[in-house]
Amino acid sequence: MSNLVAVKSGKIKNRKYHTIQDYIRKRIQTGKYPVGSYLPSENEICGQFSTTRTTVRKALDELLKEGFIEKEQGKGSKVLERRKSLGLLTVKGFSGATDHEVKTVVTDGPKVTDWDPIIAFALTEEEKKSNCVYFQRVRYINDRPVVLENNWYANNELPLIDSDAFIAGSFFKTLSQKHLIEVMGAEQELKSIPASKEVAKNLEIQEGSPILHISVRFRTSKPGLNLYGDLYCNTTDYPIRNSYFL
Amino acid sequence: MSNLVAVKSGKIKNRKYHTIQDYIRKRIQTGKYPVGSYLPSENEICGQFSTTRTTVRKALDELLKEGFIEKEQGKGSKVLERRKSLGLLTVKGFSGATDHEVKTVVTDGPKVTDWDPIIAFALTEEEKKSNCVYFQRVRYINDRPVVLENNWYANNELPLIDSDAFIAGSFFKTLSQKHLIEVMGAEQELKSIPASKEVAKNLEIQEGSPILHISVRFRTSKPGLNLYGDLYCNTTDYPIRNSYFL
DNA sequence: CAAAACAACTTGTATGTACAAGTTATAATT
DNA sequence: AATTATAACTTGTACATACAAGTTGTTTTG
Repeated sequence: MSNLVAVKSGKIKNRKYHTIQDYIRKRIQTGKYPVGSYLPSENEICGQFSTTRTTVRKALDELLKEGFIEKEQGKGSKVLERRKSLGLLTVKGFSGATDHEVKTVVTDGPKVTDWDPIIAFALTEEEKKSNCVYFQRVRYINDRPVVLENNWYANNELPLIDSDAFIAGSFFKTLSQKHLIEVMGAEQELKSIPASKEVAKNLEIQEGSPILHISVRFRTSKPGLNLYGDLYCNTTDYPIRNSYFL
Repeated sequence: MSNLVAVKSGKIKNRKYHTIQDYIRKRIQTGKYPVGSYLPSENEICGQFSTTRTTVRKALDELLKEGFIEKEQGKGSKVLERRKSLGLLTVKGFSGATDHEVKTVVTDGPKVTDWDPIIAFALTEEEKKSNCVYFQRVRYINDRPVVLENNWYANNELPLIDSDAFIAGSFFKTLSQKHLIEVMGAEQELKSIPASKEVAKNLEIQEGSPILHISVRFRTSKPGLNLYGDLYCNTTDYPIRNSYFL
């Protein structure tokens, strides 16, 4: 993300609060402001950037909206663990409870292949021109397979990231911390389907039993880069939960 | 919503930007600022409330976050059609496309009954003490039933609203325009299940075919008032779509 | 008459200041 | 020693001002 803004007149404008916002975001992403710690006070940041609290507060307000920090009156701005949860990624028993542990196993890839026609979204022209990186994962709860997940992204937008390099097994964390790329939103399509033979085998359930199929496209802060997902969830034993605010 | 804020010291504090925010929100909800129209300019509002642009802009910023308005530099603040869509309420073919028309038929109620144990969320103590208002609806696309929807809310928090009074067939619109109550968020639980005999009959599909079951709790701006939903969706022919931003 | 310049409006960014409200550690009091 | 007051910090609200940037209608200019 850049602090330079193209204005309609064709000029390039530097917004001071963008500069501050980008600086702090980068330090959070790279761990220089660790999770749980407090940012320097608004007045300290004023000093660092020779500006006023109004401008600093505008920058912090944006980071608040982006989900990087929370503010506590009288105390300061605290760095949050992760961005606001996106998508239907919360499996019941996972959020809050620590007695259930989610393990992720990469079962295929990452490797360069052609796009899979199963993807439920229309690819952009740029994406069609490129081939893609594919990998498959299975999520386990209590040592039982619950979600089978296929993922793709355009090979020309991002280098192949080896699964060994996944930070704490998370592709999104790797994107944020190593590439400073954030997920900005998602579109999803949900269908209830009978389990195919292959899905049934992977999730250790009976063929034909009802499965929740989710097709996702994640939009990122890197223009042109989308992440596509194709998920098969055993919701009979582990319902999917999510919540919305505001 | 009130412009009075209980501060930790026990006192009640009046925030000027809350006063302005509440005033404008109410005028939007009651149609005095019609959808598509522009609010008075920031400077005009300053005059009405004897304050400065900083304070007015803070109020408008909140209304922006709440999804009531959008701002256009050089033009003004425009009143939006509805709040940001919440929940998994977008059926494919509905959003954008006008060739599919969604018809809603109230098939039961509204009537006062006891709570149904099928509700997937824990009721509050207040809710348990009260009985509830129940109504059932079926949503049609192209004259085919696609969603069977059961709804409940605590009878002591809101009077029974007759289905004839649903504004444009929408319960939420009625809540907003007649009662100034807004949906603030939702929690959902998703399961893929085989269609029961009753669901199959209502959705005109085969018994046992895969159905998406959604349990929802909508939180509202009226403290203590939740709306509970229990939805059965034929996603085979009409997948559910939704999207997230930021 | 058509294009360019201008004026008058809108929202966006930024500076500077002041005080209120909440937190925390320390000092004074009981 | 436990409680209370205080001081020094934090973020929250609000005022007043100035100019930049975008939109729109009017006036001037070629």
